Amino acid sequence: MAALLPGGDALDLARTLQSGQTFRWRWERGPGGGPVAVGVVGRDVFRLSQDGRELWLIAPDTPGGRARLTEYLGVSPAARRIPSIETALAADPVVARVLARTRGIGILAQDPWEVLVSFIVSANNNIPKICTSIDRLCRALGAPLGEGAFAFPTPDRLAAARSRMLAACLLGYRAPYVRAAARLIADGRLELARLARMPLDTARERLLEIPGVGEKVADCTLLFGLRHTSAFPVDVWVRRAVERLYFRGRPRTARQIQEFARERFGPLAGYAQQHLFCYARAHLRPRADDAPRRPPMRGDGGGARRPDRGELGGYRAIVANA
DNA sequence: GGGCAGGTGTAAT
DNA sequence: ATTACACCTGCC
Repeated sequence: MAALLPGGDALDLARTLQSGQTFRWRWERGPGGGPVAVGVVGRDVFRLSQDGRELWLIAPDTPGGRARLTEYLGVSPAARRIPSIETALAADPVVARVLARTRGIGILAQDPWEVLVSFIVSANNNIPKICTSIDRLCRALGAPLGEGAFAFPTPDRLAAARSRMLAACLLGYRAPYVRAAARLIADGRLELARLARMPLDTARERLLEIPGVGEKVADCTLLFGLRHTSAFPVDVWVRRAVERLYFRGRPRTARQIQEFARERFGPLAGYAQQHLFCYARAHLRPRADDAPRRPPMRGDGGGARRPDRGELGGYRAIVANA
């Protein structure tokens, strides 16, 4: 039997799992022919389905499994409800339009270690290859969980891995970064869990000290692994969305985009980022004038001026609706 | 086949 | 503080 997940109806499972925050879910055909999402979370191999709106846990259908999945999906009663988040975000007229295509995206409560490694691997890489690398890492160094599934490797195992093995996982030049990060954690020089309780900027600085971790990877780790919902990772898609939807297509620096997101979305910036990212991937194709990047010049019409404000600019107006 | 891909490190302005 | 450039390697 399968269990209905209370609170799962506001979550769009497919959009959430395909929103670029995790690389460990795949889709299978269920017994009835419908799509089933299969993914490893910790030591659980979860199987989920969603027909219409209702979200079902197929396995492991146990009290513990239900509790851990509820926590992971962020649909526990204690969690901020998706409807209230989306209502608040819709105070921004641009996001309000975006939401029509992206409603239901949640932010998963992932293991920060897995997120950190995954996004170090993601640098200058493509998604199919990232998935292959993560899968090979788990098969080579992760604990077997049955069903041909493997847990994500511990820092210890990864710190001790041979270069040959990391190369076989297609890590390429990122292998030394991954191993250095693993040693930091394994040696106790860096405790990721502590970063979840630190102010965003402080935690970010600590992450930036890790080899292979730049601003984008740091922000992904903060948002997807450390519950810092005001983090706003800026990749090529989010940059494209912000520049086109808020700055008339004018180039902005990463710094400007960060500042914009903080001011406009505040503690909901991470959610706004997810919606803008998914919208951009689906509806904002690359344009020739996106590149090469050029710093904004004075007198180019854009300059250093503020973005166009909606009727309700600023996050205070936005969170007031939450 | 060659450029590209959810960036980052490094060296040189 | 900013700006080029290289980079493993499978994919399209």
